[in-house]
Amino acid sequence: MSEIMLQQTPVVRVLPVWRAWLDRWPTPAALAAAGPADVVRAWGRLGYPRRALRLHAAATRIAHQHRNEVPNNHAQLLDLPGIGSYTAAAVAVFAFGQRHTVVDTNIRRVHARLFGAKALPAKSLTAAETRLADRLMPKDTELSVKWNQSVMELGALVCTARSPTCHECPVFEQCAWIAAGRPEPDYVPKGQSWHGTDRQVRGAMMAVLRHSSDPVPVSLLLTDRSGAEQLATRIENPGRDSAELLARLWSLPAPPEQRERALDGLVKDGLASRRDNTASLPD
DNA sequence: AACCCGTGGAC
DNA sequence: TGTCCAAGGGT
Repeated sequence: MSEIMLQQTPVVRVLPVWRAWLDRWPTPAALAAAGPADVVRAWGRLGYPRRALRLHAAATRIAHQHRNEVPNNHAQLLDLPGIGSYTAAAVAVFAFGQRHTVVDTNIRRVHARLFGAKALPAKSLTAAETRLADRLMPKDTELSVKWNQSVMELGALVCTARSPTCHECPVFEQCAWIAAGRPEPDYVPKGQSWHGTDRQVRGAMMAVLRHSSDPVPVSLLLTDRSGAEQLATRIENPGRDSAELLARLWSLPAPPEQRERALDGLVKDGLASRRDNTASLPD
């Protein structure tokens, strides 16, 4: 549960939600018994809400096909929805104490600097990076678990993406990147655009749907600020928060086609259901 | 390989 | 203010 929540979301934001989920759904079967709408609402603003659906789907599979116990087998973990190479290894290693090669963004960055003399790892995970991580890992199982944890922590706390604190790095003396004079990155990372994107529209729509207990007229989701006034009378009991969330959605600089596309995308991803000219969280 | 998918804190 | 980026996965 925590590993899926931690995919691209910082620990400090995951912690309170994770605790609440454990309290509310202590077992895979308990989570499986919940409806996707409740799951998406409980996900709140962790971001990438499709992860909530995948976690729910994984819990369902675990409940029904694995006797309500999280498999301790790497291949079986990898087969679950929302669990890729990193998460499967992380669970096998950190939950079950097994020896597997863990390669996350922190480990990739540490290795890129320490051994590659690069400021940043490759744009996407390469086979060479996995081979290197595998080769560096201690043979002893217990030690390999600590190794994976340690390298990850080093990247998360010291060898950070921006302004690493090299003066407190335990392997400063052996760092190839330091030896090379801390050269700049050889490429410019493609920043995740946000303003004006479908994602921004989807996010605003999801905020409205999460907050609304009743189906939302599609026209309210698809209109913009110019059309909002004539529709305002259709909001029967908007509530203060709903009105604010709708206002935020309407104020986005998104043309009608983009709003349609965003809603269709949500439906396609199973994050929203649409019928009778209304939209709501998935059934 | 390249691209898509949310959200908010730090700088 | 705007940019960066975070314990990735799926297509």
